[in-house]
Amino acid sequence: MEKTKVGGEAEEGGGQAQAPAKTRGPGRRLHGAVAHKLGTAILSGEYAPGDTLSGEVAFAEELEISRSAYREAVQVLTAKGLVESRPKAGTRVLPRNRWNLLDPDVLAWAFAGEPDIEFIRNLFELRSIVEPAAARLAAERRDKSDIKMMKEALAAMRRHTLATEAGRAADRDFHNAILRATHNDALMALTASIGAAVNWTTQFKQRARALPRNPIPDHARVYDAIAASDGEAASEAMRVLIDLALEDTRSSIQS
Amino acid sequence: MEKTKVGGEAEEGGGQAQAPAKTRGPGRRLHGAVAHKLGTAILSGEYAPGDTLSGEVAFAEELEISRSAYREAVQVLTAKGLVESRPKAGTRVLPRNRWNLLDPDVLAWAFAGEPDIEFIRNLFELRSIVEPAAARLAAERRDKSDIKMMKEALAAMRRHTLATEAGRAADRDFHNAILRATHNDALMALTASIGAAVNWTTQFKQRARALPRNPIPDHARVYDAIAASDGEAASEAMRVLIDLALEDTRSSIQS
DNA sequence: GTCTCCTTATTACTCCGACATATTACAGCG
DNA sequence: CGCTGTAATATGTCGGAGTAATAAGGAGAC
Repeated sequence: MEKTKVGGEAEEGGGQAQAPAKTRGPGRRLHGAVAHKLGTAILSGEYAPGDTLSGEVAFAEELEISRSAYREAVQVLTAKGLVESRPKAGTRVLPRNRWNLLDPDVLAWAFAGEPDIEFIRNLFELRSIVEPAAARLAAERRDKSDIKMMKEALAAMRRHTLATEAGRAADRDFHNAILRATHNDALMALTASIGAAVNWTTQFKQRARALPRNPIPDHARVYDAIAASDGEAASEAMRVLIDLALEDTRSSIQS
Repeated sequence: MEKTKVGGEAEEGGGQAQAPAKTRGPGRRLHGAVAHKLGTAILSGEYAPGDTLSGEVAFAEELEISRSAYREAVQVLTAKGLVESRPKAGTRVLPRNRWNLLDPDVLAWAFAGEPDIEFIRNLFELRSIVEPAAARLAAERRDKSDIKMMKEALAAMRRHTLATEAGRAADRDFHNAILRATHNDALMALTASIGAAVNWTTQFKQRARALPRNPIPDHARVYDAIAASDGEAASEAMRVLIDLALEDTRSSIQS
């Protein structure tokens, strides 16, 4: 492993200019950047479960940061269940079933590099379980602000297409608005996971078909059912939406 | 707020004896204990969203720990989305929708003090959405080791009753085994959440009814269906199990 | 009088070096 | 050959010093 710095070039000896290369210049905190680096390394399989990291002093020196910053980064990873450190034994990567895969940061790290098809399929399955039920609850409990949020997200989807990042963000917003409309904190905590699933299925759809089917009608049906407080219809419409998404991605993801 | 120490008495000046009062003497790491303390304080509402904690130096001194330990504890809370700290602004508690409520530690902190009925109801709802679907998938994908795990958990449930902690642990193990049998990492990540829901519904059942209904037959039906690879029956049996649990807890939880 | 820009003060962030503690591994002993 | 005690090692904790970033307040221009 070569020594790759985390922060923008620090230039220990020479000039200062360095135009921090905003890629990672101290806009984010240093330990956050290190956590990101280590997190992606672990999620990408660079460090396998059971592997033990180099000692604190060695690793901190290799990253050219202080031991404090390194330790704080490791605490973050520990908090997310990725690693565990004990005196004398060192810091080792935990088995995958201990990882908090639904943690927003962990999800981001998982998709930082090349995405794992199998994991995306798992997320999609979670989505197909949760979202229809969420749509039903949303139809029963939504208030005006929920409707407003969904309406705006739908409008944004129409304006931009799913080909743009803004459009995909609107797509995520729409699905998040549904989760929020359930007024269930535990379900809302799944926004990151569902969002990731939505995002990547869309990504694959774009990749697979040159001229994708227009997704607006499907979403509009869900919106109408929720606005009409028709739980059964909302659940069914969401089920259809997901089935169609599955259809479109089947070639890439072969469920 | 009076100054409550986290670690066992440190006795800066005087004698050393101190018999660490194993309540929290350095068996757990210090920053872990501090994180636990702050986490429960936030989850219990002692610090409301938007509140800003005292500065690092002040708070660390109040807890009688070093700033390093305090900072590492805060990093843990930050990693779980409970707080956010910025220079000059201090460390403030984030709004509830930013919390990773499905994180195992956060769940533990949420139930450390008096449990929030509303949140338990939310978790129960999540459970009623996920578990039937999980049972169906488990029936389709389970292998021998999955069956074995479920069988052992069921046997343990029979031996101890749900009145004992061992029995409740076996109950959790049974439900966890079903999630594992789905062979879906994203669903497995819900073990902590589902487990908490299972645990607390059982707790409430015990509290409400002097002579609770025997829960074994319900679980056995789920087990049989999964062992028989009958997805539809497994889903239905799980639905019934949850409905009965809901019935038993309705008086306490009034869903 | 209102707005923008800049200065300033506060706070978190980073670094350093030392000591304490826990745990593993080895060696000596029964 | 198994057990026990000892020593080595890596993490954990500590205290202080200096840096960097941000929010708030003040000066200036329109």
